[in-house]
Amino acid sequence: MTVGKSVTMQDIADRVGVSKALVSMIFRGVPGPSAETKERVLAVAAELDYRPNRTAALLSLRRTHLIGVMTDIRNAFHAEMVEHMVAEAAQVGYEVVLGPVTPTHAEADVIETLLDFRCEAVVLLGPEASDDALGAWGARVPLVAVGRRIKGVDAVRADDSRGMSVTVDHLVGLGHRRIAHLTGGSGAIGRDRHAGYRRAMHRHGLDDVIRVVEGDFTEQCAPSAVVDLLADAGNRPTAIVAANDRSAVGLLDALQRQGVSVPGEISITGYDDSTLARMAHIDLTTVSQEPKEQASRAIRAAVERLDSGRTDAVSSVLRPRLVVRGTTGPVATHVV
Amino acid sequence: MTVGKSVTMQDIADRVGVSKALVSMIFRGVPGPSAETKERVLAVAAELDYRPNRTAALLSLRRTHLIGVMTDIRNAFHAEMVEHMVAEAAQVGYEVVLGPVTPTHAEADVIETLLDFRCEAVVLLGPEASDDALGAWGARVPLVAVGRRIKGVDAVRADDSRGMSVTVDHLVGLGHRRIAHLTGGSGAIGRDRHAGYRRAMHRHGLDDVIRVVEGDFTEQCAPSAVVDLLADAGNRPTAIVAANDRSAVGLLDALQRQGVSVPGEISITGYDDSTLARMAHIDLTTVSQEPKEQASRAIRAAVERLDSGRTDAVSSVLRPRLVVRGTTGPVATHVV
DNA sequence: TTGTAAGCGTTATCAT
DNA sequence: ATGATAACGCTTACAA
Repeated sequence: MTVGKSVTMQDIADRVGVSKALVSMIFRGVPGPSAETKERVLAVAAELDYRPNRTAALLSLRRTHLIGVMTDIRNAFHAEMVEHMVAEAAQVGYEVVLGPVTPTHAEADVIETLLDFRCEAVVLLGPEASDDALGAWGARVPLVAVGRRIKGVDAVRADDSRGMSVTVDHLVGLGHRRIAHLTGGSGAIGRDRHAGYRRAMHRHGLDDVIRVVEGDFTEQCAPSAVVDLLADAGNRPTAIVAANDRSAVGLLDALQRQGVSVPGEISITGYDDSTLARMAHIDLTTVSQEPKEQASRAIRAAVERLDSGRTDAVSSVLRPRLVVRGTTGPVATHVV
Repeated sequence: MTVGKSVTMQDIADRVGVSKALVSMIFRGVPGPSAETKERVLAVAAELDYRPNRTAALLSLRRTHLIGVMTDIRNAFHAEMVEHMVAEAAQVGYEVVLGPVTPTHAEADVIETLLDFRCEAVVLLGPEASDDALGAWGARVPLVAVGRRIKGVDAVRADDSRGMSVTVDHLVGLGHRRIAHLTGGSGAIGRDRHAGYRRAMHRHGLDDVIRVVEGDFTEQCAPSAVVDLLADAGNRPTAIVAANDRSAVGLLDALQRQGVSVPGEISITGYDDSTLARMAHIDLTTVSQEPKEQASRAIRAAVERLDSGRTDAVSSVLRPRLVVRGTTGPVATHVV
């Protein structure tokens, strides 16, 4: 199909009997044109179903007011942030173009595509590229990395270590001492959370009851972890801090199968405040990474570079928020 | 920030000492230019970090090869389809532009934006606009509606009624007769699935054991449904067909609390083959809506209109696929 | 094989 | 208040 020739400013101008410059002014709302011509132009435009050609406008403007957002579209947490970014960008006069990372479109491809669309800045959600690669991109275009520790480019993330700390604090406040940790593997995020756990335990003088079992961010790792943790009946943890919601849900299930009550005998916490955690029958105590705030800071960081000429990299580390739900409770008083 | 002047074909042409027309040909890979100039041009382009200005190219071409996809980014099922659409579109020489529906950007706004980007066709994932509104859009631009029954515009969806049928068939094959249905409310989808259940029961001559309890697509509705269904001990269903995975998971949980074993005493099925259903400890028998196939058909429908000049509306109704997992089993032999 | 020049639909400057 | 006219960066006949 040949895409139909669309109505242009010239068409309107001809029809009304004015110049297209005038039509342009009217559509951009600049003062000048008389109320009467304005009215006639608008009328004809409506009649012809005219829609301004953004492509042409941008070509001439050399500005696009586009912010590219690279995201793993399958990631619910990303989705939540994207939603807020769209709103935030609109408020400050920008529009978001999504660049979905998929099995067929790697990170580098996506960034290239975003740049092809003439995005003036790019926001990368959970980028996995190397620090060097990101630095190189950052030299070419205003770049904001979200959810990851990195220097030299703008960064926005939640403080995972601190998130784990407040979780442990919460449990200690409930009287728990034997608090175990189910890890999230050896990636950057898993490591940060693990470190946060250890630091918090240390701060409470609980070094001697630190207990760590290896996990992988999925529910699959939970059953064996539970077997491991419950093995020595006299030395059971009274609480388990999982590295994320998904593995926490796995724990919930495994414990239930073992007939261990939550939070009666063991308290459980997750991380992410995902949809899963909010489900009524799961009702998991977890940590929110403040997706809305991260989204708005990321957009603001990009816009600052674009509109206010900021050139030094800023790093925004958000304080995560503990969301107390039903899987944590006071430690059983009659512990052996 | 003034966006830096970028390097253009003219820059390359000047530097190499040729015309920009030649540079253009080289970048489009059209035959003509000599191998030698090609090489020089490419070298200079690389050196200058030249990137073709798609905006300018499109302006002159009057084709964009862009397909707009409107989606609820929070919907995991949409996300899965989008992923496949991106790949499918790339294969046939198109690119996907995502238009996320959010609280601040309604369906109509999103479609407008997509059109502003000069998308040549739009694919609407789960549109909620009226049939008339969709028809009107369809008259302006090639339009494919996904996941919804509609006439007059291209449509792609899975046959919900049939999906329920195969589910019931599966259960009947396992010896079940008292098969109940937990509905998904009174929307179009919930109604289709409900109808499919009734039809299948009828086909098996099980009209007299049809039993329907009202649900709402969330896990919240499950507990009361379970109370209701188990009330009369002598007349319990041996299987419950839920309208979607989420409410099925609610059933699983409620039954477990009641000490009813699944699938030992009661079999449970969901619908959607969501991530939830695939979780190891849930392992829910469910129905896949074939997201990949829907995605590819939707893109193909759009491209047919664009490239092959098809003008009559086509409707593609996919056969859903039963995914048997661990929550369904043979009916207990010692039923009262 | 290579160059020239006329668009494409805007915006913006400078006249009128 | 309105109109010419020159960009913007590319594609594409048509010419050389």
